[in-house]
Amino acid sequence: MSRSRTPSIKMVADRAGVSVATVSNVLNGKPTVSPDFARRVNEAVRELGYVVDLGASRLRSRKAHLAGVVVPDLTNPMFASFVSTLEHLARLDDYDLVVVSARNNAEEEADRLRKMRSWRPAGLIVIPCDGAFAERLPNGFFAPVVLADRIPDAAGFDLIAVDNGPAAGAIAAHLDGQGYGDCLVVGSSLSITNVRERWEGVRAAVSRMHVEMLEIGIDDANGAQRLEERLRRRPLPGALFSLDHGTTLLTYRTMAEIGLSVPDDLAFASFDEMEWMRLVAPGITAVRQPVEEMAEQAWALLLRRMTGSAGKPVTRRLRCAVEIRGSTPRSPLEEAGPVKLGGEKWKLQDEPYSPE
Amino acid sequence: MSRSRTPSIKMVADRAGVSVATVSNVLNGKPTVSPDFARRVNEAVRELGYVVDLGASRLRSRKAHLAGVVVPDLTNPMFASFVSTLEHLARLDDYDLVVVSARNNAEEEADRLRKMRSWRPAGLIVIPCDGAFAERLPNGFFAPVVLADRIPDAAGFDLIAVDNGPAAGAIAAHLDGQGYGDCLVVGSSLSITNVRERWEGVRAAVSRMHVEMLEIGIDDANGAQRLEERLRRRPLPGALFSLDHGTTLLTYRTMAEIGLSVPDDLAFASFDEMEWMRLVAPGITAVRQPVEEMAEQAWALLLRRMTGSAGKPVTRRLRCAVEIRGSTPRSPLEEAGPVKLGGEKWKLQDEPYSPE
DNA sequence: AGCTTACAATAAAACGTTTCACCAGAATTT
DNA sequence: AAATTCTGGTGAAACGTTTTATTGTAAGCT
Repeated sequence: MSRSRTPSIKMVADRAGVSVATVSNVLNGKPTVSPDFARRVNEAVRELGYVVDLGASRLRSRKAHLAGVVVPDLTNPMFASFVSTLEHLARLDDYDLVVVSARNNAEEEADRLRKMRSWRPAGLIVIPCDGAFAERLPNGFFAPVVLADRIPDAAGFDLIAVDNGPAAGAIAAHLDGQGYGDCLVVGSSLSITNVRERWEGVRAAVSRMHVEMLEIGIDDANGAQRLEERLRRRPLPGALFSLDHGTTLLTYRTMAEIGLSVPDDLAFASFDEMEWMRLVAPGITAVRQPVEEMAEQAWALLLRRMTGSAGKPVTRRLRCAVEIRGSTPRSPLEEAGPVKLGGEKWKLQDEPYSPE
Repeated sequence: MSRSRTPSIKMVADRAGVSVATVSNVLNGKPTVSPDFARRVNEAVRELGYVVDLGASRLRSRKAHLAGVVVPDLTNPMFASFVSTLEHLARLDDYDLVVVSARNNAEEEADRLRKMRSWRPAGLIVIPCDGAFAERLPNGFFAPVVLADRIPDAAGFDLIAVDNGPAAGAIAAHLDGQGYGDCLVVGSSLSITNVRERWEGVRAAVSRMHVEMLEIGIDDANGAQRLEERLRRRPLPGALFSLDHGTTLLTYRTMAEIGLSVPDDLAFASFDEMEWMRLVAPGITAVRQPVEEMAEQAWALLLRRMTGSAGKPVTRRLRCAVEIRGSTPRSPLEEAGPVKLGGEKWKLQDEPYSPE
């Protein structure tokens, strides 16, 4: 009747009539245990519903089998997907994951990183809030760190990111090829390396089309206002290309609010594909980032580091895919009839670009 | 030069010239320690960059300050948002969270729940995969469990969910009031309690309009096919109401694929609002579930349970909001001119319905 | 039979922390 | 001045494991 506490290895040992060490040996699959004893132990484990205490186990064995994951925002579908994939992969390798979100806040990220140390993870995968990540990493951090997606200002980190320049360039070249005379490129801030690389990719790719950059900041009401003002001014640019997730949402909403129709009034393309972009009509042309692959590579790299592989920091850039859809019709002069969904896939290159 | 290991409380004690117990006392804010000693300890802590080992701390103190969270799918924005809010709240109460996703798989959920026990959490918040959750909870589970969102078949659980019936009824009444003659209601499966409650809410709310239910299953290619077949048949229903997240995505895509336009060909409404529904034109009429509030209530309840509050299981139903947008125009016979974004909010009732 | 090897099981130490019981000295009371 | 209480600090035990060293026993060899 009295709520007996959660069963410990000691209780299992007593019940099975063996020593604590034997139970541990059975549970950890040590070969030096007779079938008879193993059976008795397993039986006791089942009867008591015993499961190991990870804290105690890790404390003694000094094998962590635990990795930390820090992302800027779980509600961003891309990061959610990243985490979900990581979780799956880690499980396959028998690792546990501690996941925290920085809620788009650099200070909170710093705090989370500090707190992370208390878990004594064997390694860390971080998508940093911004480029200044290095300053927030607790000094004397002991475990290997693999960065993903966002590019840090400081060198010296393992990094798995995407091929921003060429991917953005492909979109720009596509728009250029469609005959648009000018393109408004919108991004949160060029101080974010990802955005800067994309903008540079655009400039490098266009030959004829005129491009113009507009930075609207993060949560910068002023910037949003500037965007709206630009979109109300005439003449409109022929096309609009937004370079990051938040900007895309804001831009798309603003266009709808002031009654601009895509693609009749202007063409629209986005870096960072979202689910709805293939649902709406017309579909939105977008750069699809290889989130799953990014998670796979990040995990594989971290696993190598955790199991002792030293060596210079690795940077790997993954190839994005470009989905051409109805928001940037093949020829803006032709009829804008019903656009078929799905669009065609345009592969950038056969092999991912990897500067190392 | 030799990579000294990560600092322990022992090293801090040595450095500060005090005992281990004193360091612990300082770190845990015990009042019985002189300012001088406290200063020395804090200095040593800072110099060494010491942070406590949570595993060891929890092991000894037997205070967990740790809660587990199990959700069916992190890539579902609603659940991601749920987790993100929980994480924030837990932090305010100085709790850590271990978050795992079941990846929409009941077996994986069972596995995750088993594994969860190893963490020795003080409590658990679970959004179950399906109604059969009770069977998957490891028997003799020790810690309090609060369920959220999905309603279990078995009674006896604390539960925070939404007011499915009235919310779905409000949509149905709205459609009815617009003069649509018939409405096709689509959901994954009536064996899911949420979906069943919504369907029953629809039936209870309509007076004139004819309603018809179509179950398309989860990952049921056959079901998707039946949906497409129905949407190709004439006459079309005047309106379509989809009852859950997956179904909404599938339905919306199917409509676009076969060239049906909303709301010209048929009106469309959805349970489970998503971000893009207010971005697209026309906006999608949808039931918005109070995710943040659900997380708040779940956390508050779990916290009470974890700190020893006994008592009968509590069920609380939270009020949803209904966002009427352009996909279900006020009068389908009037001109379907430019629809203003945002829509109006229709509050169901002033006070949340709470059967307890 | 004696001697070594191999095997199966165990007792005890260790992991890093918190807590408990205790102690020396100072401060207060008698 | 002796007796008591308070104060700030400490050694050691304990938490639930894994691991190491050790034991006892059976088997294999001359």
